[in-house]
Amino acid sequence: MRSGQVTIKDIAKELGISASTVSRALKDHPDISVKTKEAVNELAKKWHYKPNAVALSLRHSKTNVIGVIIPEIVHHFFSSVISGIEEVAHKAGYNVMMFQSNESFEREKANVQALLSSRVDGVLVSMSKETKDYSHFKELRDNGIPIVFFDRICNELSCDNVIVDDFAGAFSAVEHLIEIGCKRIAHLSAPQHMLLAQNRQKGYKQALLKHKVSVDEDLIIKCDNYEEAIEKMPDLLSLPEPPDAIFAVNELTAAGAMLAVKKYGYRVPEDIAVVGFTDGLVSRVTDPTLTTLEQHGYEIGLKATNLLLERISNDNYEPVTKVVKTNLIVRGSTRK
Amino acid sequence: MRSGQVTIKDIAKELGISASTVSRALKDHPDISVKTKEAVNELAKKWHYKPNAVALSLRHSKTNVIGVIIPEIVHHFFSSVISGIEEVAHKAGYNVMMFQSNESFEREKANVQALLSSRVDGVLVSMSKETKDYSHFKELRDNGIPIVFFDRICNELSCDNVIVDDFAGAFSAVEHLIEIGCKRIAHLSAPQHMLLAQNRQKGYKQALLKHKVSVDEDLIIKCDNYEEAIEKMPDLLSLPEPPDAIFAVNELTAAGAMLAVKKYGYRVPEDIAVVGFTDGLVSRVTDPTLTTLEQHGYEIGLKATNLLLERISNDNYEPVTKVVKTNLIVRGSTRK
DNA sequence: AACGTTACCACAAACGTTTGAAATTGAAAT
DNA sequence: ATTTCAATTTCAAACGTTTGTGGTAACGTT
Repeated sequence: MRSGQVTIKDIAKELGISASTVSRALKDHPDISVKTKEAVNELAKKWHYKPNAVALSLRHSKTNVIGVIIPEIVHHFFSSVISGIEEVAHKAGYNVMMFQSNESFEREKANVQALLSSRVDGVLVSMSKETKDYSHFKELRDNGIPIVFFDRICNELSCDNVIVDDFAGAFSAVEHLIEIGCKRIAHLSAPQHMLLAQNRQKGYKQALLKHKVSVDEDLIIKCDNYEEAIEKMPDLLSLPEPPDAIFAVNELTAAGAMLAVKKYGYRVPEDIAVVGFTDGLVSRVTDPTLTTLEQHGYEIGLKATNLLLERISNDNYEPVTKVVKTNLIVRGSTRK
Repeated sequence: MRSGQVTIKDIAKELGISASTVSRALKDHPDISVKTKEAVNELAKKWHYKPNAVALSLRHSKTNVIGVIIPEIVHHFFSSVISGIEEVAHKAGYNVMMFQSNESFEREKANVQALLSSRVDGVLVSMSKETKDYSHFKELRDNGIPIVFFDRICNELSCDNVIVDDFAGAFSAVEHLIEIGCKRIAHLSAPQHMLLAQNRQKGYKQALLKHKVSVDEDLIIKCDNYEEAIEKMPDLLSLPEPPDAIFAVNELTAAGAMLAVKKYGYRVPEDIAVVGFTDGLVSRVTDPTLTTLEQHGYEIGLKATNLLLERISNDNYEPVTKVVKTNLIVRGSTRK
């Protein structure tokens, strides 16, 4: 019995023909006689021959693998994106290699090294929160490996990008809060070196400006996860003039904030209204349910992967940035 | 300039030595002179040489890649598992190739074919709900590719498994409900061809039996997701003797059931108590918060991957089944 | 009988790396 | 001057596949 999986050589030896003939027979090449083809195909089927992707990769200098680096897969947004990526990739015959940075710069660099070694055909990246140096991504590009950034993008590298319209989303969320009568709207924000966070904050401020609500810097704090929200909300609530609304940079932060608000004896939305960014399951099961900006993770995954596949097959066009529109889903937390 | 990434050949040519010398120099082989080693290492560093993993895989018949097939990555449980898998795999120098079955048998089969072609060193699987035929997994094994099942395991194939203690978990959940005074406990269950569903149902029945509560088959319905819960709960609630507690096979189903219960005018937990299986974010943000059985996804990922790596390096021991204990987290939905 | 076609197939090189074996050095020992 | 030996290096094959080129047999055409 053979060891390992069946190869073309095994088939060739069994039939007393050359490997190249087997190869061509399997590809229905016109040079090969019908009789030989039949014999080859029959045996290939009988022995469950599967082409060795590794050998093919080496031969063609193409792995048909795309790499994905995301901060943390356990977030609903990122797992939705992966789902979209997987969908498009497999339909196009690509496999997906998954890496988490866990929000660590060092780990992100290590991931890139692994991708370089693996000779992936392209890479999809959402950067870690720590990342401020982009040389590892530059190295990928210098080696001819295309990158598409999504959500947490990098605008110093002229790559393709897929993002949600952070500015417009934030703007519409805050405008919505103003329209239902809120005057002192707090913003729980992510670190400002992240483009995404900048744009959301800009949208927030712009909406205030448009409606002639003054910007109070005390109402803008860095706070971008559940635990931090629970921890920091008391400070906000014990201000001389506490906020009457909260716009959080993501869903879990919003949920945490809402919890803290309720614990403090305020009612949501009557006393304090809450809006979050990001779509997930959480918004639908909180009490009250949470008004959020849908972030369309799955769609982002689809678009990013399509962009990458195009870029892999043809690299002579200018970088593209695709913007996916967010839409505000009004739920209980802002329905007064 | 060279096209593509730097190879050993490029270095050899530049230094006027042979490829084999370069290879040995990079590995600090004693046959190679210090002078040569220095020259090679210097140039390798300067040119950012990265070993070509594809060539290595072909040479060694080992890819250092493990495949993962899960039903749907967007579920918190599965993404936690992946996170654990990724952790162990990358520490051990393995890369992770990700596949979703989307609960489709056909897709699962296609995934297995892709894994066979990719010559992965091992596979981690949680089966789709549709899967009742295991020949595709058998084919993997026949080709010497070890499989470790987790959560949705397959007991017809004598592979390594990692599961939570579904029986004991369900038992303790139902016992908890009985202890707080519930008499008519409904069970929202998954399809019974799944071992996991069988064991949870057995635990449910056993707990009733122990406490001399009679089993009413009308209170056991197939219902294992959010939408289905919303849809089917009214039937349960309009029974002549409606339930006073619900034990759901997973978290989202429990959340959906709770929503339906509240909509029907019952109070949770006073009129109807609710317990769910699976740990996730959802349980912490519902109102009331949800009593659940922690499922330790991350830990399952760690254990399953460790098992797989052992199995890859040494295949001469009997299949192992590791059981991860669940623990009941009592929250508002059962705190009368 | 000589030639040209056609149909079919095998050979060999290549992708990048490793590795056993053989070859080449130079120096020391006889 | 020849041999011996160790140190260092090259050669060649292999992993599984593809693919350009070349070869051979059988046939028909002049």
